[in-house]
Amino acid sequence: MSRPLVIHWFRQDLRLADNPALLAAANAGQVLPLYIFDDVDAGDHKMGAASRWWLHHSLSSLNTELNGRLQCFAGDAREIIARLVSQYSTVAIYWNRCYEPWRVEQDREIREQLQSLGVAAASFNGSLLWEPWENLKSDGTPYKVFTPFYQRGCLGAPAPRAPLPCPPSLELAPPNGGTVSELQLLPANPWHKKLGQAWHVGEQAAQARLKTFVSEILKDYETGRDFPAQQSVSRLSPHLHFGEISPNQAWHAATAISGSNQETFHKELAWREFSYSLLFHFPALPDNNWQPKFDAFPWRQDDEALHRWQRGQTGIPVVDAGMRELWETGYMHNRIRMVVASFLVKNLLIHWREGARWFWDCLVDADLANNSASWQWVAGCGADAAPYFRIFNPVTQGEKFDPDGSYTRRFVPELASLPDKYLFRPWQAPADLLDEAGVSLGQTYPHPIADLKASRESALAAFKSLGT
DNA sequence: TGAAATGTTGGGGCG
DNA sequence: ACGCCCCAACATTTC
Repeated sequence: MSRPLVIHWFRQDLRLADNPALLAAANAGQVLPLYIFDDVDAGDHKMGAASRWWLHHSLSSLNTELNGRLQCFAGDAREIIARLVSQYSTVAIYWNRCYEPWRVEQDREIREQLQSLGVAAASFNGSLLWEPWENLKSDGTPYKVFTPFYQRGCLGAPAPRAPLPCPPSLELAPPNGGTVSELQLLPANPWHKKLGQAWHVGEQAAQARLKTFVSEILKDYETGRDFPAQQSVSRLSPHLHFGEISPNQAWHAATAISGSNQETFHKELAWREFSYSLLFHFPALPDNNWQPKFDAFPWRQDDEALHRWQRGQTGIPVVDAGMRELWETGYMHNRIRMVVASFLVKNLLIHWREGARWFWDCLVDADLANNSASWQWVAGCGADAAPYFRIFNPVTQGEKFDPDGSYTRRFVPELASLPDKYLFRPWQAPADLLDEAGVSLGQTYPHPIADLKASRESALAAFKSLGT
């Protein structure tokens, strides 16, 4: 007498622990673990190359934990699910919700489809601490400012549920085709070699990182996170994005630490919630200015400058260090993300969407809500955004937050021999010092593509043209 | 989760 | 001793 067959549809929840839908499925019957690589409706936001690399390894790791039983397919989720439920005598399908606008719409269609087929569908919250439709102001509208969102919305709500256990017993359906490698997520040319040196992928690795973060790093988090040469940040973002770890696990692990560092980390998780709330309530967030008055902003088209920014050849050392960190590791330290974004949007006057698009392709933690909300935040057109006149000076930022230059020297090795004093502004270094350091501007390292003072002033003028 | 310009203050050098 | 200037160092304001 076999138990009923239930599909667990893995999406951005590639883990066994604290997985509400998987736990429910395991209680309901024999589980067919399913993953569908589906970009069909993603439009301009099809999964980027670095994310695909991560996904490949994350699925491989999950498949191992599932004793090789994970079934993977590529294509339209509506069709694949319809096929599977007719192929098997499935009684139910369970999943954890996603929040990309196109996925929300697709889920609605799949629910209708399943209903007409007489198959039960049940979705759960496995990715957020609070649902965007529950965390609202008292008048029923979504928060537009972070601080009240956090203070009243998050802290005023019931505490996030404690993490759930792994399914105590997981009876898996026999394998029936659909391997991870058939998804062909890895690129043909092996540019991704360096990613493997920078990351350990999968649920076990995510748990290990959380443990290290909480026990060794969190105590200095509030101040340490400003210094990109230290690894005093959580580096949990790709694990969170793919759901190798849940925000509940991160939130509760941090509560064991007392004081302001815990609060600071909780706030970062709340920024993630804020971004998801913005995306849910303003589905155009990835494409349109959240503040319409920015629609008239005089952005510049400059393909040469954009290309130099992408490749870390702007001639501004801190900017180039960040862009090269991104290229080499699929990641960039958060403070440096703000610096390079400010430089693109404010010094080069290139549209934030170009920056978002590049990050989308290069980041292993590319996340539609976080990426869209954060670019709009930097550009000044977002919700509770940095004021447009807050323009980072990459020289000052380097001197303040990379005082011994070790971050900049690591990723811009051709400047490694320059003394600290000129490392962040080689264009001002005396000729003999450059000679001595083996630097030849325009030859071994570019001249700066923008004058920081002059471009700052034109940015302020452009902003002024929008009126108030 | 800025930076630059402008304003204020106070110590020290010096006539 | 005193006033004056200079200029850090810090505070405020403006963009």
